[in-house]
Amino acid sequence: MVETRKALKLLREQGYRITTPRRQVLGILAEAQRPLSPYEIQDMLKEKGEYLNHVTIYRVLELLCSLNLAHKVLLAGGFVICSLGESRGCHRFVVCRECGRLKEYASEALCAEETEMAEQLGFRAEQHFSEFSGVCATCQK
Amino acid sequence: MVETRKALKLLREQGYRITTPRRQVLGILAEAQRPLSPYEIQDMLKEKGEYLNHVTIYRVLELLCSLNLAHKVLLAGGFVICSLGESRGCHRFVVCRECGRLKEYASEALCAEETEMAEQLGFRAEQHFSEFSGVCATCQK
DNA sequence: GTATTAGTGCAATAATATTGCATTTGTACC
DNA sequence: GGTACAAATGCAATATTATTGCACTAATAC
Ligand SMILES: [Mn+2]
Ligand SMILES: [Mn+2]
Ligand SMILES: [Zn+2]
Ligand SMILES: [Zn+2]
Repeated sequence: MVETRKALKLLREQGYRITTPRRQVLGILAEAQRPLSPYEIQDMLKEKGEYLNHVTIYRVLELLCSLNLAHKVLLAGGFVICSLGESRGCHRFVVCRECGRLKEYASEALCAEETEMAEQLGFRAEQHFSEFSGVCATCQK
Repeated sequence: MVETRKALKLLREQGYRITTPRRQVLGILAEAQRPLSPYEIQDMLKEKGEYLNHVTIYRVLELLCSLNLAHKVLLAGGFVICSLGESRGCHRFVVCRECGRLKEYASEALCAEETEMAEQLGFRAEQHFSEFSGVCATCQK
């Protein structure tokens, strides 16, 4: 996981301010380690007695995603913190179709394969995001 | 593309009725060949002087997706008709981040790679859906 | 501490999605 | 072709999610 601390550092470097809402959202995502919707994030903050307007949450998430500090995971319908510090252009997820649990990983091999495929289809691949679904260890029982 | 005719046949075989709304939605998706949201589908029908309640559209799409006759393409935020007749468990998309254009394809190699990856992460892969983004031929200019 | 302006909250509105129930329509059977 | 039955649709109400403009707040630089 890109720890919260490093994420904040990166924000600074990019010229963004370190604000309470940004800390809070990053904190929640880091704890959760599963996809959360904007309103779920709001609810989890409420449980701690903290409050954020949903508009703010949307805007924070938009920023985090633009910097690849978080991702919108579409199969699971929510946002997760990026768990790969390094791999700039490659962010992949397996999502359990039962429980929604997910894992992020990166793969050179897949990138190569996809890039080739893309070319055949007339596309130039840039960022590799992929998601696919399966059944996690727990749910296989 | 799974032509509309074949899709309807499959519906019958599965015990579903061939209804006007189902024909209409399939027709629109087949023409469009790009992701359409439920409300976009409704709008396109209106232009033909046809009307469908949005609830019906949601329900039709749900059915089509459950049978893999259509897919929800998440990066592009809409539904497309499946353009691969055969490949049951493998449906992949490249989506242009500029214009939203997309192509569906299948790949044995990617499936193998992902299945292996999944196992390492404790998942059992079943259906392979993946999406990744790039820039299409047109938008590269 | 003060000035500057990025960032937040609020209120209003828009867009999208879901549910229960009455009505219609597709299909099987005659 | 007509009829019976269940599946599918439409409607109305409601819930949820997302977006916008603007006034106010607070993070940073000095
Ligand atoms: Mn990542
Ligand atoms: Mn397909
Ligand atoms: Zn699971
Ligand atoms: Zn394009």
